[in-house]
Amino acid sequence: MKRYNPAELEAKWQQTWEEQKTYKAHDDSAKPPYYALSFFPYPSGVGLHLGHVRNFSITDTAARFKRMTGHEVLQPMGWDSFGLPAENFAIKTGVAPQVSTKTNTDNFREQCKRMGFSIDWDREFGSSDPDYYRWTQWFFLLLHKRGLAYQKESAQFWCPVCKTVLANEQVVNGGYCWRHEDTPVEKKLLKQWFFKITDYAERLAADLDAIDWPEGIKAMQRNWIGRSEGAEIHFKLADTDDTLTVFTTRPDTLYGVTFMVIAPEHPMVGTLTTADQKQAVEDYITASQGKTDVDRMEQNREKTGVFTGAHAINPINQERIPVWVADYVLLGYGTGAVMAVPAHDERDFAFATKFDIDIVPVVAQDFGEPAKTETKVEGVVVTAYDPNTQKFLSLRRPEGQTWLVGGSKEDGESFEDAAKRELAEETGYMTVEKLIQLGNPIYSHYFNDIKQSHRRSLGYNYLAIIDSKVQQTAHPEAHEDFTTQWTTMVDLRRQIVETAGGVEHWLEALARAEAAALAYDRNESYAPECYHGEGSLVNSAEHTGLSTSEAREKIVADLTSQGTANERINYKLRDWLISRQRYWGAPIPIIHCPDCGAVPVPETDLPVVLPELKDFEPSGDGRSPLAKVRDWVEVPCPKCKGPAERETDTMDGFACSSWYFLRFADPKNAKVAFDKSLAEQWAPVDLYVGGAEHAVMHLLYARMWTKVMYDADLLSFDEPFTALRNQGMLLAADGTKFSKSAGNDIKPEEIMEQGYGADALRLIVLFLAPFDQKTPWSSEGLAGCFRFLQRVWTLFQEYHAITPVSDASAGDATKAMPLVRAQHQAVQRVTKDLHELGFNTAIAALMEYTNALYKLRADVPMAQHYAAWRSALTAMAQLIAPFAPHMSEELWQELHTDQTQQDVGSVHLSEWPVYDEALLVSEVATIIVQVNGKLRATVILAKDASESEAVTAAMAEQGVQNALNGTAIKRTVYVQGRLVNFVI
RNA sequence: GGGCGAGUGGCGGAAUUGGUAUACGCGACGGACUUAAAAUCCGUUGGCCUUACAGCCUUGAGGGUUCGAUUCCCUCCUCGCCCACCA
Repeated sequence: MKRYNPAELEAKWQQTWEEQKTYKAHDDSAKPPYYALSFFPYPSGVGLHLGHVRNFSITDTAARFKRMTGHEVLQPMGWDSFGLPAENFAIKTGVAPQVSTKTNTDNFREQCKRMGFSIDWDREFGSSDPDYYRWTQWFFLLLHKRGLAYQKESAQFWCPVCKTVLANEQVVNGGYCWRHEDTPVEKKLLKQWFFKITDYAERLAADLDAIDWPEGIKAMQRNWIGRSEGAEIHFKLADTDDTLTVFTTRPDTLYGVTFMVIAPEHPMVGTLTTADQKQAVEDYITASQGKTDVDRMEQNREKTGVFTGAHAINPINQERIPVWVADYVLLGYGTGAVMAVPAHDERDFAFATKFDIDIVPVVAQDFGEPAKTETKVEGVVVTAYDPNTQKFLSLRRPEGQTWLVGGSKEDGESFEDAAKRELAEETGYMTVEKLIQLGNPIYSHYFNDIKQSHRRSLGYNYLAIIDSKVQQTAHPEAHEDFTTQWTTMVDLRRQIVETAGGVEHWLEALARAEAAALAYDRNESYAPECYHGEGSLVNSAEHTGLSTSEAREKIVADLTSQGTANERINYKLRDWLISRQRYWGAPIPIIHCPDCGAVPVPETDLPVVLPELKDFEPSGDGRSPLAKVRDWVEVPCPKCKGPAERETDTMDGFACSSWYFLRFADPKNAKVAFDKSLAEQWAPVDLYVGGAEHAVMHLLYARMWTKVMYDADLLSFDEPFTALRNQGMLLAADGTKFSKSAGNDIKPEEIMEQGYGADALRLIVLFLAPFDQKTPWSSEGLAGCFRFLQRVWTLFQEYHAITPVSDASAGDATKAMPLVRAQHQAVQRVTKDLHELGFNTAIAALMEYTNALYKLRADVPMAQHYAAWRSALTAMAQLIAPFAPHMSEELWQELHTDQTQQDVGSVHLSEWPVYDEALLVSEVATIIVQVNGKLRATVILAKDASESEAVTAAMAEQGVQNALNGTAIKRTVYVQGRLVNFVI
């Protein structure tokens, strides 16, 4: 018997596949194409890690399944080989990035081959190959031509360690460099190149709906794009002709504006500040400029700011409102100025509270259902509280209904007076120690039975602190038949819920009363929450009573007709800064001429080749090391031929990875970046697999570039990745992250050296958990997978060692039925799971199939049922092929040489096995028997047994009889072929 | 604060048009083989109670719908990830 020796057989088949180009993707194939791709790996010096193995195993298993189910599969591999680590390595060791990149990619390629991934290696390239970045530069020029690449001088994020500027997407955790998350970024004023991704904001947000991506990634992109609908409102400044424009999503709260705030960097700060306030404002601006973003965040969001002395005129009611400067308003978003509505915005509320600015509520939350025509009333609800007993006062009818104290406000009376009057009239308590208003007014909508009309009541809630021992007056409102009661809040709330209908505004009143009472007990003042939800308008002149959504439209429409507002959609997304002051990247193909300005390098002069350098060290002066290469920098201007200089910054590596998936369709083309028809034949990518960390970087940029190419008619689709899947992180066995410093790092090659082989490793990374879930590594699990492979191997060896008995005695096919059924069930389960990328359950099904075959050897001996076993094992070799490609190939070839068939072809190009529905089910069914839904017995019946047969069989079971215990059966539920349930 | 996701044995996890909860693997225990061990093969393995038979409980907690709920609905708790002064 042959021993399972993965090291030997894996090497053998890897070599054969390479020689025979088994995994070549044929451009001229008639089969439907399938493009499976893993994220562009960065070829680091440490080589493949287990995360790569998991990533590539997912993609490869899916690719292999598609290949066997009739698709022409393209699974390419290439290297995202530009980038800082190679350059930093060069600085440290003096080894040129060109050299270390070659070493590293050679290593990666070798390791991928040892894992047996079914990659078409003829299409390999790296982003640092001049043949590739030539076209990256060409795309830069395309964007430039289309007005999508531009230069701008502005304050940009600068990493003091990388010594380069960064894109917004590369600043993480509120102000740290994405490469080393303990370095706060700084701001530096530099002239930089940008790609105008903001032009695509709308499409990037909208088109997310149509692609099959994880919801979490889509949500992150939507959040990053940050689309919000609202309006720009133009506030005239008092005593000048200037206008201050703000962006707001809540124009409905315009009557509640009590101040305005502009960002410290706002260009109008200087002009609008009055002489009196000039010094204070300048001091404030100086102080805020000294803060990094991290500082701003760490100061616990304590609001700071200074009054500018200026006033603006609210266009809706001509009120004069003070203008402040404060750093909680960001220059980069909206217009860099806001209208502050402290009653309905938490930040404005905090600011107004700190600086003692008016807070005017203009939105009241609605309780109950608004009716079409309502009689408008105003009223109060008063909850009295006795701090000595900690009980609350309410009214109770003889029939048990519980009411809160309250009523309508009378003409000329204030809400507070109404509250005291109602309390006295209804309860007889005349002395109120303290009356506390409970937050913003609310609207309650209800039907008044007596008056037979719908009411809309604008109401304030109050907490009255009273002493229950102070005697009530003789009798409260004699005509009413209720009595007063003091109860705990818990009891009161329960009574209200149980005895009154439509009481949501009362429950709100109680919630506020409870909070205020608690604050009173603690000697604190009641701080109502700032209400930022929907509702209806109050204190809003002719707009009062409109719902907030109606008011948003009405107010903007009214102001627009006066020219003081316009609708506006705003985005958080900023343009993509692509300049990098580093060496190891694609040079930006621009020549700066003193006369002609920034002139594109003519396409015929591409690529602008990166010169080989000895000294890579970035100076930190805001220029890349390339600036020192004078004979490279100094070139004639392509336009006027006068002396000019090359742009010395290189492109962000994310530019290189924004189109590589298209180059794989036509990797050798020297005339164009890719042939349109070839690109469209393969792309968009059918399955794209990688980690979630690129959610708003690569995955957003690549979408933008694809849309640019669509607009330029280079492609006829505008989304690059039809289906995206994220693999979860593989953790160390203790649940922590794998890390070299923690010493818990496991390298794929160690596992190979231990003799497990690539197949067992591929199995365990897929078997541990669903592929998109993070999961701890398990060395024992790896051993288990190896054991499983060995069991499969042994089964085949036993089969090959068997001498089949003569045809005459073989015969009895019905005896082999369990074997046939096991085979068809396995085919069905593995096929279904693979369609859904359910790798872990597919492997479990293969294990169960193997276990079943081991057991069946006794009842269905191989010698007597040689053909049935051959069929079962053939299916096994194929089903296991996407997971354990080497072993399956060996077993497949053995099965066929066994019959002296010549050149059966690779198992990986064989046709996926099919199953027969009719052979899946056995002719008997196990029926579960329940009593009141609890399992009491199982009975085995013919699968088409009738209800009466099933009931009879079920009743005969001892367990059922015990449970019934003579009780009469009220009802019997029967599900054909599945269960009987007796209800007693 | 906002968004997304998840809570099932000792561990990784399986099962949802509602129908035997704990598949598969790991670990543990027992047995066979062996001078012995490893490897391999065959069993057992959610908890409580019990000599046993039987019985009871169990999918984060509590309610609801249903003949029947891990699956559907409500309330709550815990954890993870991402974003966060975005007007």
